[in-house]
Amino acid sequence: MPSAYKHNRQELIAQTAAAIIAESGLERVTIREIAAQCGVSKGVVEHHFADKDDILRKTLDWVNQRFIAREQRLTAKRTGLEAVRARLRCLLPLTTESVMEWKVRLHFWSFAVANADDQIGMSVRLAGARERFRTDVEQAIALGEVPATVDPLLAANMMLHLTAGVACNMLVDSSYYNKAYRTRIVDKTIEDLRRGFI
Amino acid sequence: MPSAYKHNRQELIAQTAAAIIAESGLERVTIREIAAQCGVSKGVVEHHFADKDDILRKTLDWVNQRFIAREQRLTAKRTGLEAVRARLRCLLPLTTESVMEWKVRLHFWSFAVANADDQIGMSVRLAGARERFRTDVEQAIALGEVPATVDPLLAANMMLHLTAGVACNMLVDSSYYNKAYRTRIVDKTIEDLRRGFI
Amino acid sequence: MPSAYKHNRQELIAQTAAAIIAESGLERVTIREIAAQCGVSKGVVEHHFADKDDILRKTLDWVNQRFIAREQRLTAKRTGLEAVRARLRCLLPLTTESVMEWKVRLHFWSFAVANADDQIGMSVRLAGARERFRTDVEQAIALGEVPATVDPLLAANMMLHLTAGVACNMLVDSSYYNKAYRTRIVDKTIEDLRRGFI
Amino acid sequence: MPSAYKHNRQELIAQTAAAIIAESGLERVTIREIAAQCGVSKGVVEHHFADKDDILRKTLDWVNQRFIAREQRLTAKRTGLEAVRARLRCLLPLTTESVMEWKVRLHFWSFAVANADDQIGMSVRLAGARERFRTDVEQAIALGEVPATVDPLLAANMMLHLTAGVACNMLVDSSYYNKAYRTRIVDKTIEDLRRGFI
DNA sequence: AATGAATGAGTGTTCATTCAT
DNA sequence: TATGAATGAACACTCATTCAT
Repeated sequence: MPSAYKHNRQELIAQTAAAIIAESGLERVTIREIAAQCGVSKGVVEHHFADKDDILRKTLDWVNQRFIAREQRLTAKRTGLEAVRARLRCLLPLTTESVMEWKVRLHFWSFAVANADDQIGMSVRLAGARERFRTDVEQAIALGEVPATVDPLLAANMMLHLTAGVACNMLVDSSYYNKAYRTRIVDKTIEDLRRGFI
Repeated sequence: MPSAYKHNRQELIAQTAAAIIAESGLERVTIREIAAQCGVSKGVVEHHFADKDDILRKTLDWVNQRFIAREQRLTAKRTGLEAVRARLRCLLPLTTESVMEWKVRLHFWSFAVANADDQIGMSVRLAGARERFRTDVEQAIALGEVPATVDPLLAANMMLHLTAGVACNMLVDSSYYNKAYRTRIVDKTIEDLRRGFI
Repeated sequence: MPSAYKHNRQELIAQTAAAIIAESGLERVTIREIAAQCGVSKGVVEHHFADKDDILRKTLDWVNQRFIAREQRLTAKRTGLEAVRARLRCLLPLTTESVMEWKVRLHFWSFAVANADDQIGMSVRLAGARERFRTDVEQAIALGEVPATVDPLLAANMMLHLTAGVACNMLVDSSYYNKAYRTRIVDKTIEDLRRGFI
Repeated sequence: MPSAYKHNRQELIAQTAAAIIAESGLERVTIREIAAQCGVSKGVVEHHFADKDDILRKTLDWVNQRFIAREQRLTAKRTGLEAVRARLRCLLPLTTESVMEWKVRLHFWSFAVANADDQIGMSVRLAGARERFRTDVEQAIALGEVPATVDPLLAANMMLHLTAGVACNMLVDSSYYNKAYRTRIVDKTIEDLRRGFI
């Protein structure tokens, strides 16, 4: 089935590109390197993508779609505070996969800063995450898990700041902000929400 | 006086490089471009720096030293919560200068992720900021401004996460996380500290 | 009928290639572009032609055969000066089709200069046109339309020079050497012949 | 003297490029080839020219300026029909140098056809040549060398057509339109002018 | 100290061509 | 017969770096 074949090829290339971007950054990833690590020739990569920008865009899409799929899977059967907890556990860099995602995200943020028009849709993705957190918090308030004094939108934004900040700090000093630290952050945040501290 | 002259030259070049890096990123800054914007020849830039890495390293140093000088100036006569407030106001991207610094910082974080050995001393800088926040909070507790139940180190880390997170989010969507929003974050954080919410 | 089908396919491709060559030149025409404008896949084009050189050669043939067919049709019932006039009107770039032909011709002349062995048979085509003009002039002399002092071969060559020169100049400045100008050239040439000026 | 040095370098490169273009065409000339034939590295060529288009443009300029200098030198002390003769002898491909020029000219005409905006100023050059011929003919009429019935502008255009046509035809079949033939064309044209045949 | 000429490695990109399905 | 995936050579171009003046 050619379309599936093509799809698989594109996905394989995007996956490989994501790994290289995570470790080497957006500027150092080359089509030659992607092709080599995929075990194919340089032309194959260009055959399946319009140009390098297309590779980068689709790689970012692939990373984010994989993240969103995981987030949906992990929060599907949860509501209120448990959904917040699951979402935080999914978003905070607690697994190798999530760390990789945050590296990619950081590289693309850096890219977005240097290309101010945000062609890669970063702000839309951020807004999506914000809305999902907000819905969780509203539910938690409705369920009586969180005091009604908490502003769901503010709480959602604080969690966006927290996760981004923890991830960035951890990428700078991963031994200090180790996995135990990051796990504790989840519990603290849930507890803060429960006590209306946010 | 040649050494002062040379020093001024170096600083001028670093300043120019910082501006270019902030807007275009680490990879797109070229020696040619720096020289052109400084109004000097390409050779002059190379004469004052060992190589391009040296330019980048010293540019980062220049940006951070300027930040630290400003932070010291603004917190010099303050103690406790007022020092925390001043430090937050200095660190959060509230001015054009601070926004530029955060852009540079983000580019270098991205660089540090791709060069895991942290030759540019990012973790040391982060530890410094953490210690300064911690000292402030300890003082605030001693002054009775903040409840003794607050853990100064945890509070310091939370402020690092918050400032990094707000800065990153703001660089992605500067109209949503506008200046009013960022200013409110300072007040909220001080209030949270006062109530022992952190 | 497969052979007719194939023949039509080849002709369609040659026609498309001619249009692209006229507008973009020999080097910029690509198999991909030809295939896309024909609405077929890249492989189809390569299936009907040995390689790109084969496409170019057969495209030139197609253009010239179409020209010769038109020339024969327009001169079939004419003799002497009237045949010369019809031939000139057919050869000079007076119609869109003829302008396209001259563009193609110019591109192939340029190609022939860079490939001195003249594999594409340019000199043979030129000799053919020369002979047809010469025969016309001989007839015109025999009919008494043109003074016997005129050298038919020289006259034929002068008309080759004139048509090539007008076409080249017109392709460089089509607003100066506009259609009215080109039409006048026909009348002037016929009149010159009649007066024995060539 | 650096500017003279640089000028010489540019001129050397343009001269080399002209030779390659004459023999191989505009599309087949590469920066690598130019550098190799100049005995310098690839970067040198790019150091002295903005990009490949700049090389081509300046090469065309160099060829035309050399032609115009030669034309001025050869017609400087002549007036009327003698000036026309000198100009024709200079323009028609009678020497190796002139043949090279016509090859380059043909390649650039082909290029201009495929880039219809005439950025390379072909029409301006053509107009210049036309004016120079016209002035000569007007002078010849004033001197009584040419009948007043001759239209100087038409005569000038006819000579442009003739030289372009002879050059193009000669480039297609240089053995038929050999040097003796081309020389005879000069005499015939002068004689035609004298008799008022143009 | 300052200039800019020279070098060459590395990049994205285009494309004819081959070949498996 | 037709498709398009795969290949690799060739290209213009960018750039840090070296070096002669």
